[in-house]
Amino acid sequence: MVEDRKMAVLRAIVEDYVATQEPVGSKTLVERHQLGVSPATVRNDMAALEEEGLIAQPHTSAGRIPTDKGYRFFVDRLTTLKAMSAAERRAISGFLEGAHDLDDVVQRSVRLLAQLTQQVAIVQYPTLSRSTVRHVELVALSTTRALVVLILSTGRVEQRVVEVPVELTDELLGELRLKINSAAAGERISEAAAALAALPEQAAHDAVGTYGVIVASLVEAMSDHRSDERVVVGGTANLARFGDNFDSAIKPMLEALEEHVVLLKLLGHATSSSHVAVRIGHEGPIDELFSTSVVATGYGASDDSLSALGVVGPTRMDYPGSMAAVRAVASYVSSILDEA
Amino acid sequence: MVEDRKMAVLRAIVEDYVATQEPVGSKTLVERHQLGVSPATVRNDMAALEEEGLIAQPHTSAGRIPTDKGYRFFVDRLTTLKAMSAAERRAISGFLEGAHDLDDVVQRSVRLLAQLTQQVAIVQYPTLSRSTVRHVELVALSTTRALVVLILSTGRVEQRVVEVPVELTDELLGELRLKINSAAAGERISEAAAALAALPEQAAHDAVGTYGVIVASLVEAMSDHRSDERVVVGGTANLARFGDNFDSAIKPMLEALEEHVVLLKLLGHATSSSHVAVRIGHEGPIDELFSTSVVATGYGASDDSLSALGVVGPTRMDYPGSMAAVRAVASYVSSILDEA
DNA sequence: CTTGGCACTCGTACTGCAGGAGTGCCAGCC
DNA sequence: GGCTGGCACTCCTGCAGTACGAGTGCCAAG
Repeated sequence: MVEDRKMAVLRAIVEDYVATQEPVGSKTLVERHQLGVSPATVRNDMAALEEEGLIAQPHTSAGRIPTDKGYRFFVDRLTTLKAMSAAERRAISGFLEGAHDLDDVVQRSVRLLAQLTQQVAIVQYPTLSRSTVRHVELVALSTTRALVVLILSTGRVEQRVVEVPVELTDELLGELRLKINSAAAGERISEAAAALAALPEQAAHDAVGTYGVIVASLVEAMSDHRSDERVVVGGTANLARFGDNFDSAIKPMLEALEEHVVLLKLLGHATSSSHVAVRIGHEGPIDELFSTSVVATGYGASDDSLSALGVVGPTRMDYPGSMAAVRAVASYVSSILDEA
Repeated sequence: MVEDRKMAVLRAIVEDYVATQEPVGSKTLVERHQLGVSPATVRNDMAALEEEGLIAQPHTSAGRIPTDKGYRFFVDRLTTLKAMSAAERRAISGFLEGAHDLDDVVQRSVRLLAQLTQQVAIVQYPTLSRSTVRHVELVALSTTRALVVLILSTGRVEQRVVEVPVELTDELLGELRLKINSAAAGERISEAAAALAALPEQAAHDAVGTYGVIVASLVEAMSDHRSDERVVVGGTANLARFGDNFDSAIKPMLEALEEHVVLLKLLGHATSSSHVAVRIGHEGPIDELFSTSVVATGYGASDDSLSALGVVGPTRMDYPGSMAAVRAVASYVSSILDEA
């Protein structure tokens, strides 16, 4: 009983503090929530909660605010996430289905996520490493330059311009295209790269140099994990919600948003697309962002092609709402990628 | 003489204020610059400058700060831009030449510009409208789906997946590819779109439906000016330099940075690649950004394929330095695009 | 036209004080 | 044993008053 009420008090404190952004005292607490007990009782519970390190008071004569540990308790005790309303669901799927492009899907996802949560949204591009080669196209730009286009199953396109050592003819290009595609199409990029690397030797008699440079650029494009590391950010204007502590919260956040590598670290290695991970304050990998929480999850066409997306906000944020939004967007994006 | 000294005073005020970010008084002014006159004389000049609306004082007993009009005078009177040092030039070209991709060029440009100026950099993607069609590629994904790839002279690649009404064969695709390329390759996209739209009728006898949907998607991709409107932003962390007026300066800026359309408006229609345009405070198109200046210029492979790039910062910014950096980056990017 | 002097303004920083929110603790009650 | 009302205590916030100093404008003299 007592433990139950203490948890109710913690929960009430979190909710009030998130809503008002001000330390909450015992009196206002009993007024706003139907706890059925007097302020004095709540005070006792508060003292106990403070003892356990779940809440703290900024100064002696102020109300309490949750600590990181308090938020953690709160989040862990969440059983049911706020469900999205039917209208919200329709809006989400409608908005995402309008996309006709991988870039577009990603762009719309960030925007959507930022709008739903009123926070900064981060979406990692679908990972490349597990995807397969759909087609390789070669186009002559001039007599000695060729455009190499690599089309992947995820819809991603990589392109390179290469300088070739011999004159390009249509036959030569056609032959190369055929050989390369029969070796690479349908393979995972890692295997495709290996298969291609083996090719030049087989065809050592004719335009070795040409083969060589084209294959080299393809292999390079395939192993180039820049695309894995691409991350899109949206809703930075919502940083305004961080409050007025510019130097301690907003500035480090802006710096982090500049560095894609840092963002990827923030999102963390997505473990599964069914689980929404929450990192509160110091739990995160970046010390400067000690007053920042991350709500993230994996997404992807199939379970083994995982990327991550999520939102970043002040520790004082609406966890249930954010978690629900992140989960919903992830599942819709996954299904859309599945279709494509 | 007197006019000359007044201008020297204005200039000194601008430079000091930009450097210190504090209203500058007559005494400190004569100390820091060799004006050869007494503070009292400077005060007289200041009174005159204030009369002309070039400087103002925040409160009665404070020093002076330049007004927008004052900055305008200062900028207009700049004859020689701060030249880039040899080392800087090498760094710029070295950094940009490492790029192997249109995306990469743009990315690197923003980063570079942000770093050079310590401000927020904005780069518009090379415009599509003036570019020509280099090649159109068709790839069968399944028996009834095709990938349409449009490759433009700027190196930009647009792709669409289309559902076709008949079974795709290699011959059919080959035929279509040939026809489409002979009609479109080398043309400007506007003309290519027109030429393609005329095609289906000529070939009314065979797979009309297929022709139709493919051409439709191409025309759509060509007229889709999203790519024109793509803008990349970098150096948002430098917003910290805006000072502490979060609500009045940083928040509206963050909001503007979210909206690409707004950013394009900010950059303005680039008129020429040789001229660096400066918009100071209220001169800009967005009222909320009244304390923000824009330094922008056009760039592009040839003079008729202009895009824009620039930096955005507080009105109190280092105009000579920013202008020099913007000009330098624009010229290097132009030359790199020319090569490609 | 320049300069030194002087009175004046006004923002900033500091101090002291009243008010109030919130707490902790204790004694009594169910 | 747990809940409640009461009460003393802490300490933050806001406000008024004051001293200080930077900077100005103006004037009279060089």
